[in-house]
Amino acid sequence: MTTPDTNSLPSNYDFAATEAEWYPRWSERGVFTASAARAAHREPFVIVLPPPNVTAVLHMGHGLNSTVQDVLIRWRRMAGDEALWVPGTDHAGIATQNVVEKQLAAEGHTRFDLGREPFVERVEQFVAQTGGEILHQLKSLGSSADWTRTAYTFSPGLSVAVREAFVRLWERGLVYKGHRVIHWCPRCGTSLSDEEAEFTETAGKLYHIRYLLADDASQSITVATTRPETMLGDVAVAVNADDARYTPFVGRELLLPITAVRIPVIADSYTDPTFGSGAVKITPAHDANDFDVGKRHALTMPVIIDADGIVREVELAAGRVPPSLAGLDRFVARDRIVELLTAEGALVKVEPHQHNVRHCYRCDTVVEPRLSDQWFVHMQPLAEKALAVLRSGQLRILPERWEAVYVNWLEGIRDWNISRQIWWGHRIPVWYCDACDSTAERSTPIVSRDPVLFCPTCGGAVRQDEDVLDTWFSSWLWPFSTLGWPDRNSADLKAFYPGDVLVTAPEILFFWVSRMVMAGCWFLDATPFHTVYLHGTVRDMQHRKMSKSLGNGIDPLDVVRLYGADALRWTMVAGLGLGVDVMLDPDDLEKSFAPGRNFCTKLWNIGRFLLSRVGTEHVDPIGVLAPEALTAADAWILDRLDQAIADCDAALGPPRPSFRGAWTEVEKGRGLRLSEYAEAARRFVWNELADWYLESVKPRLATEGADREVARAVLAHAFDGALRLLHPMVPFITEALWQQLPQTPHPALLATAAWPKERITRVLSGDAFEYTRETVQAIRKVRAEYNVQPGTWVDAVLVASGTIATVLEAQIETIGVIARGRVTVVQVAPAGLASRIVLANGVELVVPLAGMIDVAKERQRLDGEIAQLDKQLTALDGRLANEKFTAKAPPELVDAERAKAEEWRSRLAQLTAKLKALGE
RNA sequence: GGGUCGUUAGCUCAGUUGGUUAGAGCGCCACGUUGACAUCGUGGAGGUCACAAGUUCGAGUCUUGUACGACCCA
Repeated sequence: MTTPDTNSLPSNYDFAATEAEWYPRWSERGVFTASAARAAHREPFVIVLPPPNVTAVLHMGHGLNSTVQDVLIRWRRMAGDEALWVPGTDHAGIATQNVVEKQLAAEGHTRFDLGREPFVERVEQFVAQTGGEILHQLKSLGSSADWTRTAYTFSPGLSVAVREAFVRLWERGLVYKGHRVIHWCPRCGTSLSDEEAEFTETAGKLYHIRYLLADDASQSITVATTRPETMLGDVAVAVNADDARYTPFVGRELLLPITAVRIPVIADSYTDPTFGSGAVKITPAHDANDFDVGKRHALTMPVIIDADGIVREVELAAGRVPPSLAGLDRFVARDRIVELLTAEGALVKVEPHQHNVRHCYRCDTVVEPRLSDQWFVHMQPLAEKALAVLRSGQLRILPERWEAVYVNWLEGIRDWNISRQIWWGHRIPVWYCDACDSTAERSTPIVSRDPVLFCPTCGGAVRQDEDVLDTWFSSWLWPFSTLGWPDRNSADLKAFYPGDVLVTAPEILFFWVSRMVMAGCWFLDATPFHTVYLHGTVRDMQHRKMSKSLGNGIDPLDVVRLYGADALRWTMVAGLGLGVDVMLDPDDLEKSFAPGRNFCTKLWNIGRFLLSRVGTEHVDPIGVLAPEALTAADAWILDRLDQAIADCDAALGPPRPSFRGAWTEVEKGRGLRLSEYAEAARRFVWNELADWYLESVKPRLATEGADREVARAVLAHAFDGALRLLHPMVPFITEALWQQLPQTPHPALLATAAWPKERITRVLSGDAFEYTRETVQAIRKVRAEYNVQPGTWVDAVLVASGTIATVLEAQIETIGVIARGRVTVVQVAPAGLASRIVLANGVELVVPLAGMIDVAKERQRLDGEIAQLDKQLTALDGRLANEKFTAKAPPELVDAERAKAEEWRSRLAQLTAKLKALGE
């Protein structure tokens, strides 16, 4: 009967052993390695991994991010694309430098003790030893990235790309050196871009300070500021020219408190008369807006806070910082100045003030606006291209609402400060010749792709710019620098650029995503991907972002150890609505990850059943089965498989724009519904294949003969389809099970097996099986109501005639096996006490249950059903009686509603008759 | 201050152009170890779709407003 269980699976799924077995096998067989040559005759499908920082440790955000990418890559790989997932790391300038500086601090040193060269060597050592560990951790999640192409933003190759990009932008006049107020982190000792200086809502104070008129101490102007220490650098007070309160003051002079420095009152439209006192102190060296005012009025720009955040006379500030304040930290100086102002009677009032203060995104220090020389990229021409590809549909962003954010940012784009005053990073490819610069009028920097050793003009010594580039200046080239750019002949670049999908979190839409689009459009004239998929953030149950400092994180490696990689992936994908945050409870891993583990267990048990009952001998391919040999259940499950394939395809795809590389309006919002994909696949394998088909097929498998072969074939085929559909999501367990299938010749690995396709023609409808399902459910309901023990078989009589009777007749054995009943089909309902249920198709189910029937219970059930149906029918009749409805609603709908009303009416009559019979 | 999004079952969320009796997972209740599966099975309870008005024959779905919450930007 059953096949000897020579190949039977262990009763418990050993995920650890399976993961350890299959990842290396895939890897050794080169499954993950894409080929530029093959891409010539297959569609390439390319994703670049958002490179984690070299110093990063894997957290749930990476788990979510890489799972999404791996699902897409594995899906497309099976679908026949040349799938390439490029992994790598980011050297992360400031972040990495901070880590090493902390190490040095623990040893009692600063980077300045070491000096630049040794410090950089030290960081390199550190990166070589512990860097990139995160990539190995990604492997334990099953990530099928092409490790042969692992990249690093600071590798020699990518450094070439960085210099090339800088020089090209310089040649087009888009890179320039500017003297202006930028965001400065006094702790990191470097400038930051606008995006790197993050706003934090802060409870601060608003200080109102009185400035007396220089020639008439009886008159004054009061200004308000959140940073009173900056008054030392004030060079003017600005009022609006139309503000009658102040027009008499314009042109006169005020005395700064404490220092008695004389400053003018000026008129400038920047001042809003309705805000505060309508008069604004102007500190051009320490506020970006004030800087603009200062430039307009050609004011001096005294610098009174140095690079370390210490108050002192740095530049053009002679006589502005009293000795008692010099050398103080800016916040200490603030308190001291408030004391001095109070003593002088210049402090009018202090109010609590809620405002946003910029903080360094790497160390959270309050950012100091500071006047300095920096390198900038003029972004506007690049932004135009990035806007154009979105508008033309060559690029889409999902969820679509982010497109507005993207557009808004690009339309108001500001120049990008790309120079950093740190040591870890790409040195700016600019050299200076001090001799020429000092003698000639020429002060043009020497910008070069290659190192400059001598001054091209005088042949003398040159020195390289001390600054390094913003780490994002290398990241923004990632989609093509990793493929060999600027080498136009690179096979990878030709084969795999532009790529397809970028998967990341919305936080770095500006930092990275939009800049990659700009770089791709600018340097290669094509958007680097056609789809940006912005997934949500992993949060805890209080909706707080998971973070090290809050201690609310979950280590994905713990989850892999306890539940398996597939369980983790399942949880990530199944809960992943488009762009929706993922809530996980760090204190209850069981709650979050048990569903994934349970799903794997279920799958495993289906596999065990299959192997023990279907055996390992050859099964027929589904195509050779004669249509008439198929049972209703066979036809049904094959239908369901087709539907599952269609649902999965619709949830995931289309993989790329189907027409000329641009999304149509219809297509644009489609696809990447990972949770829908998961649900469609789960429903098929669990609710359809396991719950119904498997149960129905048991007796057929137990009896030798032609029908057993049909059942074996259909079962094997359906399970094969299920495994293929599930593989991108839960690759390990599906591969392990698939290897055991007694299937017709197949490729050696599920990872490279073909993604399933719907049958072209449906030979037989599976609808008849719905009768079985409904009947079984009705019998089960009766059994549950009367508490019939599972081992007890009940009599079940189906009252039907005509074709329905014939259809039911063919399925009585199946119904009986699943519902544990002796089923018969008759024309006339048997008399006597019984539980009677009217099925949707009008068939009456009679379960006699001799001696057990409770009349009250039966009446109660019928009463309930009648009441419910009556209510619905009344509502429906009301709708049909409404002439406006019948006149205006689509005729098909009206017809359908009429038919439904008839059906309900007849059912109601049947139920009422049953109730009456009970009462007599 | 400007903008975007959300509010559907106890919890986390689906619900695609308005049209059956609004769904899933988890949780809950009852019964159960039947030769794949108790990490499971079977049956069940549970929702005035935040609130108010409007458009419509018809609104969870469209419009406006209100409340609460979240995020982004300045």
